Amino acid sequence: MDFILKNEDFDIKKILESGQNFSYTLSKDSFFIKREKLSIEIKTIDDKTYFNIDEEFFNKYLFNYFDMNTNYELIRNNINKNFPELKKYTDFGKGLRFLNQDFIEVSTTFIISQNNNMKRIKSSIEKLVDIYGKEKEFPSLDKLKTIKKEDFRQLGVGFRDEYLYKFYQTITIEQIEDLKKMATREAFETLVSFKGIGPKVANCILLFGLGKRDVFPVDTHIKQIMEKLYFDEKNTSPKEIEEFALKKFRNYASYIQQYLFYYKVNNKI
DNA sequence: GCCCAGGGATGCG
DNA sequence: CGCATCCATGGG
Repeated sequence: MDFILKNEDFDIKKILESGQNFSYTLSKDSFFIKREKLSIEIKTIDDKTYFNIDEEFFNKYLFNYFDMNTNYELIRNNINKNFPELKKYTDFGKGLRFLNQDFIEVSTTFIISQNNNMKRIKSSIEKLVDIYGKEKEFPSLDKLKTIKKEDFRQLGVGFRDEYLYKFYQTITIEQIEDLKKMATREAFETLVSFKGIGPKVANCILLFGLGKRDVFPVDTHIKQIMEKLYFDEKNTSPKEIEEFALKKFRNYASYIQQYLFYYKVNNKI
């Protein structure tokens, strides 16, 4: 191990198993991701995370990916201070971070995610990478554009095949660059104009693929936990929950969403 | 057989 | 606008 990162808010297991990325493997206690044709081994023990690459490689290829410009300890402290009812969630999720991922990979993941479960999302992404990726890295947009519509079914994506097919055929590198420059609301409207991308998927793409933090994706888990926390168990629409959360949590909304989600899917409640 | 899974499209009133 | 139904697929 060549590089050791000391940071209490960096737990590779929590980060990779928090439902934002499915392109990793686990062997023994180590996680592996592919970058620059390298298989990068990552392992967190207490407050230290070990990498089999040097610091220069980390700074060049992984620093932004792991959102190292953001102080998660400060964010947790501020959440605990302003919303004490959320402390058990930030404590449970200590070590979580957002991953600033590639737009196409995130879009693919969350188009597949609709009405699906995490296990099969991961399975579909693995098959996509195995069949179409070079050196087991996520395939390029040019490669994805060559996939025929009928070939998506072998990935186990079911009825989402035409969503992926149309998305890859329509999207361009230029449009992705435009999306990165847009304000959150404008980018949201552009994303939901694609067939197969609704409000929830668009918000996840904004969050994980375009670096936007002023969003609050509401899926079945977030809906349940938010209704329990703030709506007296009353059935409440995703739209209403989203607006409530953005107004109440302001610039902490997306971080709180991630802590709530992680708690909900990993704490068997 | 049922219901659910990090939902969304479509149709109907 | 809100609401119901359907969508492919595997696990509980």
